[in-house]
Amino acid sequence: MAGAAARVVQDQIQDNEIQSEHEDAFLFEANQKSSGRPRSEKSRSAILDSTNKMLLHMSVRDVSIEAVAKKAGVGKTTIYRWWPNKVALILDAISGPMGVLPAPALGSDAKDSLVKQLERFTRICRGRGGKILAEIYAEAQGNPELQALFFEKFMLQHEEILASIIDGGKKDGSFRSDLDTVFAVDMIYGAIFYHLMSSPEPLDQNFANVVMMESLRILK
Amino acid sequence: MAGAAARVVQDQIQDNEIQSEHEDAFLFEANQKSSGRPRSEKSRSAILDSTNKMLLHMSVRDVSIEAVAKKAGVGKTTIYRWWPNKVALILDAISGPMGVLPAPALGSDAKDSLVKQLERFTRICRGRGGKILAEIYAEAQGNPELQALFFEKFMLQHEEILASIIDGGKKDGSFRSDLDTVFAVDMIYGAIFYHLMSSPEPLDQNFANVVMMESLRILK
Amino acid sequence: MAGAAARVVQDQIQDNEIQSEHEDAFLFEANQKSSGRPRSEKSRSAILDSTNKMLLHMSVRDVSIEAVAKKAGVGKTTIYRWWPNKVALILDAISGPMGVLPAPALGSDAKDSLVKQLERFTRICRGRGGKILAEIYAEAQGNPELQALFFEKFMLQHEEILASIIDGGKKDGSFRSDLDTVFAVDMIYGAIFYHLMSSPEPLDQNFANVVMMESLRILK
Amino acid sequence: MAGAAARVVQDQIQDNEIQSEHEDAFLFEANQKSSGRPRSEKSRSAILDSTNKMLLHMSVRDVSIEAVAKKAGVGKTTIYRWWPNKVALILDAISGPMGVLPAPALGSDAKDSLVKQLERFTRICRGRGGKILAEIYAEAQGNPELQALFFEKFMLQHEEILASIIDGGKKDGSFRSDLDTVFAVDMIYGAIFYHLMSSPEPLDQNFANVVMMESLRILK
DNA sequence: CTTTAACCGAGACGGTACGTCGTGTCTTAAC
DNA sequence: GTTAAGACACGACGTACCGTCTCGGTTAAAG
Repeated sequence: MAGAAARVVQDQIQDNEIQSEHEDAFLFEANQKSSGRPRSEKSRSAILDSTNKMLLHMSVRDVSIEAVAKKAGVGKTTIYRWWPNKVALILDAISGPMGVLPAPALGSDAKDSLVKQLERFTRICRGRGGKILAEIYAEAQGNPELQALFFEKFMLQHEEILASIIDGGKKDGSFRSDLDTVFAVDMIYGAIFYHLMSSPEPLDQNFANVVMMESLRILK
Repeated sequence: MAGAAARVVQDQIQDNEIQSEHEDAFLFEANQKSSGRPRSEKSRSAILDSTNKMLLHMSVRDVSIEAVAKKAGVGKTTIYRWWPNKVALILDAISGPMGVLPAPALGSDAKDSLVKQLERFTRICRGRGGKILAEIYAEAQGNPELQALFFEKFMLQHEEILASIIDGGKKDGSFRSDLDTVFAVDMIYGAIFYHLMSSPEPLDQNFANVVMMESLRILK
Repeated sequence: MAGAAARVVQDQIQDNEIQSEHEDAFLFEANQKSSGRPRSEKSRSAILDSTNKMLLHMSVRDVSIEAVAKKAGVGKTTIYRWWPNKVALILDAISGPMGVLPAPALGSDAKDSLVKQLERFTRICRGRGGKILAEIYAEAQGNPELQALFFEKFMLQHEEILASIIDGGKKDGSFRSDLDTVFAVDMIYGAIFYHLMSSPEPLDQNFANVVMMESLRILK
Repeated sequence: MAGAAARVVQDQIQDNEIQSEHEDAFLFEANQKSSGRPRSEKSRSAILDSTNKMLLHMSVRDVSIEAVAKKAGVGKTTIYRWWPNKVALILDAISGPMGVLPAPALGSDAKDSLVKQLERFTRICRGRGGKILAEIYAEAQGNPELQALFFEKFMLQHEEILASIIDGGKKDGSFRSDLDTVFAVDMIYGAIFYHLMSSPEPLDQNFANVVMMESLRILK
């Protein structure tokens, strides 16, 4: 993946800095053996819930750490202790609602798998979800660490799935083999983000259909 | 253009509001017989120059109206009088440096025209330019007016050129005719922006080559 | 006190609003067991000191919250957190230097007490002090809340003392009893303020003597 | 007059600076023999009228030159050409409405004359008029030129009248002769201004009566 | 009957300060 | 050691007026 390639170094730094400094939601359960007062699960989920609720009503821009803290009935310190910044917090917050759809089982039919994955991705992007994604993506601009965080936490899985589907299809003859897989992935997700970021309207079913149809077409 | 379609209403409002309220750089020369002290060309260009210089050294995020005013030796009011917000200012500021490359004469050869336009676009996006573009694009997220402004001032021309090249090619048999032109445009520019926004690295020649090669491939 | 009478309602509102919303200098020490980071005594005194120093060199008009903040090495927010406006800040700031003279013990001799109080008051008004007082008083014009604040924080004590001295003198025969005490107070302090506000010159010893002599004369 | 004494030097400077630099309303008619376009009476009265109207609805503080210009349909320059600042403008503006009451003919009876003059002065100060006066007086604080201007344009006449009445009364035995005339004037007008500046309420008839009664009493 | 000079409206200009917001850090006491 | 509370220094926001300036256009007396 063209975008991913340039981020490899960044990612590793990220791994050692942010992930280990702050035990994020994913690692929360495994957190053990420390002395002192244990982390409050109540606060953690209040923070995440409040963040999600605010995202439904306002842009990522307008969600402030300050407001989240107040709404969650939590000290600002508690947020900063566990998340290094707003982007990280929001990524964690939406990873619940956004992650509900499991990755599709990759069947033997490449075309079918492609449609399933694009269906899954566009479903995530439908409604407020897609706007939030685009807004976080935007929020990360101008800050390499945040770019990497967004990619790693959200896009990495989708890029990997799509790439392996395309590669699979190329091998079994379902797809033309002269296309650059990495660029094809950039084109498909790129088209979706470009669309998302260019209009205030949410992504609709019609566009989702176009994405699937045309993606199949360019892959042959 | 998929993105453009959703913005049509927005654009028209934009046309009547921002463009006529504020005589921007483009209209500056056409400034007519109004009474009162005429706008200071010196201030105008000092503001635009300062903005451009600052963009070379820092992210769009970090460019503040206040700092531009100070650097340009100008009152903040003077900036707010002519530009409604930071995005509008920066779009005007870069439209000079970014607009230097003239639209390519559309020859009879669709493939050649496509390459020329993509060469032109990727040249603009090379170096700091592409990052600035992505950062402005990002800055506009969550604000429909700014999205529309960015599109109208910058992307509209490029979308139109590319679409007409593709349509031409479809007609004369250079390109396959089963592809949706609008979505093809979204894919190509989308891939570039997705790449630009995913990595802190500037767009390089190698990627530019991939864009041109693969775009040709999917169109035929 | 004629002036005071009209302000009674105002004052009570004041008592419940400003004094309890903002624990001012006077109440600072009594500050109790609240949670959260305690107020910084260092910042508080830096603000007050800076304000006082600036008042020595410039008019109340020219003292800006912004400049005080900068000089005190303090955020503007910190000032606005504790003082609702410039007048309140300056009143607190000068209440230190201005309040140094203790109220005179009210002896049995009314004439002597009167002289002592007027000596105390005119001493406060000598030099820059009187000008500052007049300037604050002026600054409060057109804003009932500020008028009340000035009265309550500064004039109230002086009016009460003078009134009780005059009343005492009327009872024991030192002073004529046909004069309206309230108006007499207005006349004496009024003459001083009128003098102070009518000329750029500070109040001098000569005028102070006239005040004492003539006040005694009109009272008997 | 104690206040006046300290201002003598100031006044003379004033006479040569402001009065000759700017031909004010009073001198307007006498303005002759210059070539060029004559001053527009229409603009002049529009400015004065607008100022007066604004003073009825808002404090002197809140009346801005900018707003007066807009309301009067006049360029800011035109105001600044004829009045050096807001205080000068407002003094001119109110000198019409405020000056309507002619100075009382000084009869042979000092007590009667005193009452007449105080009646005249308190009538001027009744309602919004007194507040405006106090506010202008306040506005002039911290600026010697403006203090002098206020005194000269407004208080001078009243001080002179009152002083000559008191002096007359002292000579013919109507008033005690041991009082300092100048300080007595300061006391009487001072009490009125002190009252005016201490409360948001306008001066009422009751206070006006107290002023007259008690003034007579202290003069014997 | 044309200069010429002062006026006029409009409105842009460089500034200063306003009062508010959000950032990320810090400092307590309570648990 | 973590928590809620909340104060802190900082920096930028967008607004309001200030007093000055520069236009294109009157308007009348002087030449």
